[in-house]
Amino acid sequence: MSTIRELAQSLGLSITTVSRALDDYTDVSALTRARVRAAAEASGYRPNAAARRLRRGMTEVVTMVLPTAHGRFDEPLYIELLAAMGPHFVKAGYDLTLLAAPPGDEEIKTYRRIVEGRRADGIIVVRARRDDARIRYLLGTDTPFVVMGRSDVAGDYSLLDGDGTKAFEVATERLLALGHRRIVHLAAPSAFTFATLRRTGYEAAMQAAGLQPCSVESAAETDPAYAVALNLLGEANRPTALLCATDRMAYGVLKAARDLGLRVPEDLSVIGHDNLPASARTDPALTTMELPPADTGERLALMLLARIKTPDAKPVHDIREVHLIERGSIAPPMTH
Amino acid sequence: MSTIRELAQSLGLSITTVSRALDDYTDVSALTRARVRAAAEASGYRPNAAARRLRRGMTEVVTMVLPTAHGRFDEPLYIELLAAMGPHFVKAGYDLTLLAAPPGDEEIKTYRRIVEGRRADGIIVVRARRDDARIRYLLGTDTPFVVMGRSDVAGDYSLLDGDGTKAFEVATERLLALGHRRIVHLAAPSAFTFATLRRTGYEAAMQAAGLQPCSVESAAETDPAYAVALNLLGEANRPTALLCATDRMAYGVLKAARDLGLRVPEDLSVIGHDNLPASARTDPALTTMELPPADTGERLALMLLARIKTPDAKPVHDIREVHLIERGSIAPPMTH
DNA sequence: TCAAAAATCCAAAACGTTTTGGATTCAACG
DNA sequence: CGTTGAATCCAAAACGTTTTGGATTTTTGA
Repeated sequence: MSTIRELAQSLGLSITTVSRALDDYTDVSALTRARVRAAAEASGYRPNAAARRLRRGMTEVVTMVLPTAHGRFDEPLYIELLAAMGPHFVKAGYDLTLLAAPPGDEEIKTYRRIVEGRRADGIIVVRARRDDARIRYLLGTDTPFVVMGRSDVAGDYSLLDGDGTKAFEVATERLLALGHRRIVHLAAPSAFTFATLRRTGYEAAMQAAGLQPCSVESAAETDPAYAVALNLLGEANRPTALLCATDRMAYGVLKAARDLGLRVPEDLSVIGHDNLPASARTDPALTTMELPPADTGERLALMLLARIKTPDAKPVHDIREVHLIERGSIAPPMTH
Repeated sequence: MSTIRELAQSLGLSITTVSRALDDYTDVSALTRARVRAAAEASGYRPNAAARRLRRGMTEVVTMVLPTAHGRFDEPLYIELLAAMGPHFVKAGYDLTLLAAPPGDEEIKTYRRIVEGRRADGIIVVRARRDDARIRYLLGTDTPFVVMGRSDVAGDYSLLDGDGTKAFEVATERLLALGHRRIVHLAAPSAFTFATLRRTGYEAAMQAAGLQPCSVESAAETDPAYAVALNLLGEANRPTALLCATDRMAYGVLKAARDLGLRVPEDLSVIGHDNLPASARTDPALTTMELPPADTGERLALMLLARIKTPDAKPVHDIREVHLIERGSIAPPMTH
């Protein structure tokens, strides 16, 4: 329970001087600064966070709201992001608070609580949606924020996203290079921005190769993708490669292939996107794509800190390269 | 930017009365209370968190420190725990801050920062270790905390853990009921408390069945387990079932079986523990055990809130039932 | 009707910082 | 020597709440 007052008293100085010494003002002699520093260190003095926040009018807190659907929250990406962002926020003197809110009306209430209650100096919005009420709301306030993912909401804000278009172009080219011609894209619903972007990349690569693109839409989950894949792979002229918008969809495809007696990768090549932990354990291990979480988290943290520090600086759009992770689920097509 | 002063002025009341009205003191008439309530609602007034924390001497914050090793942080459990704890802390008016610290010297510094800087009213310690410096440190302070997992550190503190002994007893009995006799336990290093507990359960069940238990120790990772399993399964009188201390070890076993041409579950039954997301995707899907994260998170949150509210109440030890999740990796042994 | 008790309100202090706006000392300069 | 400027320091205000310790009014009880 040491306060700056006690520290000042023990040094025979005023609390003003102690405060300024600890804050590197030019206003205090090198000697006193050193004395104060040493005493602070020795006594383990740390400024009371609440007091400094009150006085400074800032919270030294940033918040991330997890969009938790009901039930299990199977989104390991976020914990990795958090782990990666952590050290950068600590270094900058910020605490990272975490809130969980299911998408819907409650969600905006959570954001209002943060903004109106001035509980954070900045917010990280993850899993952006096309028409994103959170972003619209935040644009109307003066709270700095950064967005992960892309949205149709217009306005000046910083965002970070993987270059899904480029990634799916590259993945398609990889399949083409292996000799595939009948490559079908299992697309996520176009309500998601990422779905359209990925689809665009796939179709561009196909057209560049003089081939007719074929995208089939499915809900972005394992079971719906399973059902769709069952149909697709049952056809006479079935595709030799299925490029899936997400890993979860790819799991459905793997299951459908197994159920139809098709071998992966000999009879069918499969690619996903996200690099979920489970993707390394499927049989065969899934070739997939990912935005490296460590880099992403770091970048996101620095972007938010920049927004907070200089709110008038122009927001940045950082579209980052997505890495292709080759595993056992792709191979040249068997000629037949 | 509305303060209690402005609110009071607009009502023609003192800030004292407004504050007390909002806080349900008996001290203010029902009429004024209602008036104040309505005005607060209408103007969107929220007390400044820093000011109230300073005055009240509490932070209204709880902290969880992620023990992130370097590299990818593949521990989806924690995000589920966080998601489950979130609503309970929000309801109680607490913010949950998250810190990441790699185990080692830095780790304790992170805890000191929280405790000495009075940055949290309570701490959640996860993944307890046998000789846990964090617990020893916290016991020397008056910061309330709860521990997930078990430790050898003596002292009065609340903890929550799965009943690994019981779980492994049940799992062993399940294998016995299927007809297995040569059941080997692939144990984690006894440096981990959970390893010893699980082993105890296995051995008890074997002995109760009149069988000689056989535990083989391995590092709790996929690759070491793979190497050990390769040996075990190469023997003439190889086990028909392998009960693994963790899912990750079970992955190694699955790989070893595949490499040796053994079919799972026909030639070998495999059970893991943790129910990692990947375990539902292995081929065959892994039978495993888990402490349901939603319940666990809720319980952990309530335990910590109780510690904070009544620090003198006796700490509780909550050893919870672990659920067996049967999937495709176990079956009756083939007689040969 | 008067005193005591209850009900309702409020001014001012306090929480621990940072910052404002000087005050003091000392060396440098003319 | 007096003045200026730099170098150090500090008292007091301020941040927005909650709480202390009454003050005032109204009701109750005799």
